[in-house]
Amino acid sequence: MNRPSIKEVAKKAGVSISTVSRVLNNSAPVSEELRKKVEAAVKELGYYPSNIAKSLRKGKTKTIGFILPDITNPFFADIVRGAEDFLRKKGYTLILCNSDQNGEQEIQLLETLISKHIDGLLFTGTGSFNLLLEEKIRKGLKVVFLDRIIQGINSSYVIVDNKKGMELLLDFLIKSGHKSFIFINGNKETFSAKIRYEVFVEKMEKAKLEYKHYFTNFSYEAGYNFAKKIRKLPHAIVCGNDLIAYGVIDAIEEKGYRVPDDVSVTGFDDILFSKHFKPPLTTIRQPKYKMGMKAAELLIKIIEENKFLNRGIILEPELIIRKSTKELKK
Amino acid sequence: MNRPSIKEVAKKAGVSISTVSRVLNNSAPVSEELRKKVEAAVKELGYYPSNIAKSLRKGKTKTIGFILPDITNPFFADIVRGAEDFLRKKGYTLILCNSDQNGEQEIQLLETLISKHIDGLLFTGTGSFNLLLEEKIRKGLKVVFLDRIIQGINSSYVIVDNKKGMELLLDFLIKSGHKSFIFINGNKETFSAKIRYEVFVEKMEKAKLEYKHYFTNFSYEAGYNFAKKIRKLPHAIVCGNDLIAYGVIDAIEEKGYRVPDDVSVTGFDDILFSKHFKPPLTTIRQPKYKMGMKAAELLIKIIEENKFLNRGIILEPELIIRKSTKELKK
DNA sequence: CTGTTAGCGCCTTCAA
DNA sequence: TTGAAGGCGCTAACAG
Repeated sequence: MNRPSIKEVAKKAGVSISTVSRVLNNSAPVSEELRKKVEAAVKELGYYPSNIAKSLRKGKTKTIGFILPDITNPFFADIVRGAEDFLRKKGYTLILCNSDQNGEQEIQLLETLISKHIDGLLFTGTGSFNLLLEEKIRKGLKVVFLDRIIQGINSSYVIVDNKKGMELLLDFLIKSGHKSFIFINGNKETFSAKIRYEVFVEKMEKAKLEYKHYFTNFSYEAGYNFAKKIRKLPHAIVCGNDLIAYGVIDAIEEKGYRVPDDVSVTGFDDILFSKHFKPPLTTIRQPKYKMGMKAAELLIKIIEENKFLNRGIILEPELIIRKSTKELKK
Repeated sequence: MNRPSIKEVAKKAGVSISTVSRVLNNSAPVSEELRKKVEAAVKELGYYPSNIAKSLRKGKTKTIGFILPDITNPFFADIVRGAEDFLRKKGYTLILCNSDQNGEQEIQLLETLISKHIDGLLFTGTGSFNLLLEEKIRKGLKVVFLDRIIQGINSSYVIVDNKKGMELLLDFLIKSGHKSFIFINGNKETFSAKIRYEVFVEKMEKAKLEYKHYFTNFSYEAGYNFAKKIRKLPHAIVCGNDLIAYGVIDAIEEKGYRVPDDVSVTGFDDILFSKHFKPPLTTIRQPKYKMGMKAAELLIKIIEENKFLNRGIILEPELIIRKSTKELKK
């Protein structure tokens, strides 16, 4: 595209380029007369300053990278939206990168983003340690981890209190009389899956309940396939996320059982559709939009105040009771 | 972040910066000896070339902007994914912008993107005419319209054959014996809503069927609220998209009717969840991922071959028959 | 095969 | 209040 440069504006206005720069950025006083001339020239030429020249000069791009597993997953879409809304307000722009939870991909994307001179990074990665990322953080790359923390890397993060979420859920289930459980969890390596697993086992042991636990992955298919193979139904099937729960419910109903009459099923996340699912899903709501927003806010703070505040923000989950669970007789 | 520049690499390797540039880009022969030195220096310093300096120099940023209504809508998430996958393979990067279908917002975003020197733009806007966009296109901005065309602007586009989709759907419904229809359509201004409306009326008139048509908007709530007010059920309720259909079905079932026994309901789009909805939704599948991919492909072609090929790609929709419609006795 | 240099568009001293 | 000039990091002539 044919773009006029500051030079052309200056020429048309009959002033120096510094004067143009000054009126554009209001960075120093300019006489009313010249200001008017410049403004006219800008308008006439349809001039837009080149952020990329500006970036080169200033060493800041006003651009944030976001590496996440998959934007197609409604859970992440909400988070991205929260981040983008905040960033835009602050004059930043978002570069989106899908990693498919692939560690090598993540590294490549990171390299690209660094080459693009991002001012900061929002990162929802695989849980596994990332050498390059760690090195870049040491060298001053500003990062906020989102939803997942990487062990061994010291940085800021925004997560939801998974422990509390799981406790809320299990307490509710236990209180309403469920005594045997199967937990169909998501990816083993995942930060949240691990925590949920721990809480689950702890609760079960403590209440001396019958339980089984399995790692699968966070998808409808995983839930469906797994549930197809269940022979004896427990009182409750706890799922690693809502998608798994959908799969489980469909599989169970295909086998001729009914939810929640024959078995209670719960999700985790509360994505958009869960309230429309049949039966509407009892689940733990994660404040997704807020998570994205808070992470962006924290990142910008770190960038603009140039502090190395390693802060963790832990958001509160919420128990959403709908129709996929029932009250059991004691 | 503290980044080494090409100068520092040159110094450490004991060569000139042009030599460094040459080995980095393989742009001219360099002796094995110097090459090795350079590579060692690059590695040692953890050097990444600055794409932004490169961009300034070359006048290309390898960056594509994408303005769309809302990433939170699964329909668009799939499209974005298709675009991003293709762009990444080609070495491009995607800047995502949510416009919420707001015309002024669109203009602002466009200005930002232009300032960021995007090489091209993917655009899914409101249907309404956009003066700034039109001017920029005239000045050489490369744009591919996606899913929606703006009347009066001459440019490339990728859309789905809405006319055909609607025909497929109505032919199926008519053939299976439905004789009275209500069409709960989406936003009036929208390109696809308009076309679907036209086809609908035409088909109805031609087959001399009883029908009503309403514009609402493309949301669950719109479908739900509207359906709540329906007094007399037709044979079929045709919806502007899947979300509307979900709302309609829920509202109708709350009123004590059954889908499809008392009324057939159809969607449009076939988003992720529609096959899991209960009843699974009969709908028209739009090849969303492919749409994003094709649009990106076309855009890159336009950019790299620097041709002004104004090409329209029209993708084929597909009728997906599931359980929300039934065969009526003639 | 290698090094020197101009300049992409902008901001920011510095001097006037 | 204004203008001239250097330089951000890089590539692409140009010269050797």
